[in-house]
Amino acid sequence: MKEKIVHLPNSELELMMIIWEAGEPVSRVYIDEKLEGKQSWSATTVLNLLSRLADKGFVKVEPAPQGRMNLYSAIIGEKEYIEFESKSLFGRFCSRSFGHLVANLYKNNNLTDDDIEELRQFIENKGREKK
Amino acid sequence: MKEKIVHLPNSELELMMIIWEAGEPVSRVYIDEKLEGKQSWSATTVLNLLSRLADKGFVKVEPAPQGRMNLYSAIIGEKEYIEFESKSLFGRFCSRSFGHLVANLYKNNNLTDDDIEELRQFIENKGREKK
DNA sequence: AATTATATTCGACAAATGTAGAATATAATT
DNA sequence: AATTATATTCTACATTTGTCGAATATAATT
Repeated sequence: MKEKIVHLPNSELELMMIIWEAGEPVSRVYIDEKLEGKQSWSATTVLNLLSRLADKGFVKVEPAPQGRMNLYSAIIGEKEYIEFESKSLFGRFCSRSFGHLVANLYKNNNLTDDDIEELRQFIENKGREKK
Repeated sequence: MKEKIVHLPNSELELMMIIWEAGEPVSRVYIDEKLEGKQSWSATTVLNLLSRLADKGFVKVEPAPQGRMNLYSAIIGEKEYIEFESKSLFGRFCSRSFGHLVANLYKNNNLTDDDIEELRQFIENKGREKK
């Protein structure tokens, strides 16, 4: 039975973002490194969050080929998750405040030139498709 | 002392969206109406969420001129809140998945033509300002 | 084969969130 | 002035979230 996607609390989303970005199975240590400067969680905390993510069907856990550690990889993709979230309250909020949101993301330098370019293209198509 | 903006849980954000949209002091009944079809909370639940929002400094509570009910209005604006959130994990998530996000919001018809137009303008300026 | 290290799992717990019934206060009505 | 109706506040409680220390298991090392 296919996993039903559920909303993730912040802590878990933070880990998923790292795992999605990695694009390949990663270890807990790898995650710890990526977390540096953002969160200072104990190893146990990270492991527990990972475990909750596994329960929710977001990540696959498998023992690393050597050593005694596990590797974690995404089962539910970022795209699927955004799709799900964009239909939720989160989506309504983003839409309602879309202008502000984009302006702020830009101001904070969160958007890359590629993002902007992608957006430009999207808008162009949008205009064209309009009859 | 100015209120420190904090992250709002979904339930409270849902109410704030209604209050922001109203743009003027509204009653609990008004909120109940706007909630129809989305949430079926008891009057008490809504009142309690409102109360938590007041504690967090998001809404002002004042007795209505007549009758025995209160009116609730926003103290912290939508813009301020988005600004705050865009710097948080939420912002990083939106950025990371910006393309997908926009595409999905559009697909779900969450974005109005005005939003798109606003976006177009933003992008144009963006281009111009780039040296 | 023992011993040691250490990654992972368990069990816990406080705080936050979702939700509502009971109690209270007070505007309306008699 | 009593009585009634009902909006709001209190109290409560089950879940979920944020965080770990202790216990466990097992790869490494002796």
